Amino acid sequence: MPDTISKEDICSRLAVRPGFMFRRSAQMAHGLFERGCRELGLTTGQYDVLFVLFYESEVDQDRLAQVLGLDRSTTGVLAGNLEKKGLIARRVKPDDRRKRILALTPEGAEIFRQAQPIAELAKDKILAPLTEEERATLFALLGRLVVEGDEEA
Amino acid sequence: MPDTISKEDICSRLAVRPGFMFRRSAQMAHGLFERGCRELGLTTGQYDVLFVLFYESEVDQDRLAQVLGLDRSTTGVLAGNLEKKGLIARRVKPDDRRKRILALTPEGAEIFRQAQPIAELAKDKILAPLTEEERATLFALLGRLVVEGDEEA
DNA sequence: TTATTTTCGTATCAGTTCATACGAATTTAT
DNA sequence: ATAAATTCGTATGAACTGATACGAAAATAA
Repeated sequence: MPDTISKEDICSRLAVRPGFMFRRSAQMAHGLFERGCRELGLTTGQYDVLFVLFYESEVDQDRLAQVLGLDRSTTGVLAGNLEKKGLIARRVKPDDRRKRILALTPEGAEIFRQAQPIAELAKDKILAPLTEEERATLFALLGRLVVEGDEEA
Repeated sequence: MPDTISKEDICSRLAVRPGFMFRRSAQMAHGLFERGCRELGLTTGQYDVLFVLFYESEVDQDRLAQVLGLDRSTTGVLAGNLEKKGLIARRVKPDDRRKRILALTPEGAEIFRQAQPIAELAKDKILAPLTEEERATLFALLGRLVVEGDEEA
């Protein structure tokens, strides 16, 4: 049954598997950002958390998990690492003591500001091969996949 | 400097960050595949290894890492896990004793055959929102990003 | 009010991923 | 032929990710 295919064809077969291409793309973005961020020592996930906290206050971990599309446990680990670094603070929400309110510390806000141009640079680098129109197309297509996938789940 | 933005805008700002969207897409593909594969207990990474080994023989770990776009250490862990499960076998290459040749065991080939329809199903599900033409566009765009990114590195 | 259910965070465990460094084997330079 | 540099796999350590299960707290049902 297995047609013996040439070695060259393996890559082209992988290139039409969505899981594979998405992983490779994410991997690239991840690597570009973190190589640019070496001095700040921020990971992409940590940057995303700071991003949300920078613009929204009174965020509890569950809300954060929803916005970022993450598991509760993953979110807990992320928040824990940022807390260890002193970039965010956690406090129990008085109204609902099950919840923990997350907030940027001054250090966290400062690091985020420093990271923003790095993120922009990584974005430019990764999207460099595409025209402005193609970038819009790409984000539109991915957006539909992600939204649809979220509704399924 | 930080414009205070509405809570609703946060998602739309995240939706134009390539790193974020790629992670979400990869995450979706990953979840869909592994939920379908629960009985087989295969992860996406493991499936990719079996995929390559199914079509190409005499693959050493370095070659595998190149094809899959993975680190040497990652590849080693992946191969180790598959070996523990008895799905692949490793042997030292006689010509060059630094290298380990990887090959599917009969069990590995069988599991791969069983996983193939599951992978197809996951692919269909994830791409369901897109027309045939849009799928082609998406893969073409991602392909250019990945190829370009590989050349950079 | 009491009992059941739901929600939120955490702990644990497994898997993926990379960086770094090390040892063994090979290749190249001298 | 010997020394230096390169290549391949591995070991270690860190971070991300999800599944599962657990305890505390809150909300709902009885």
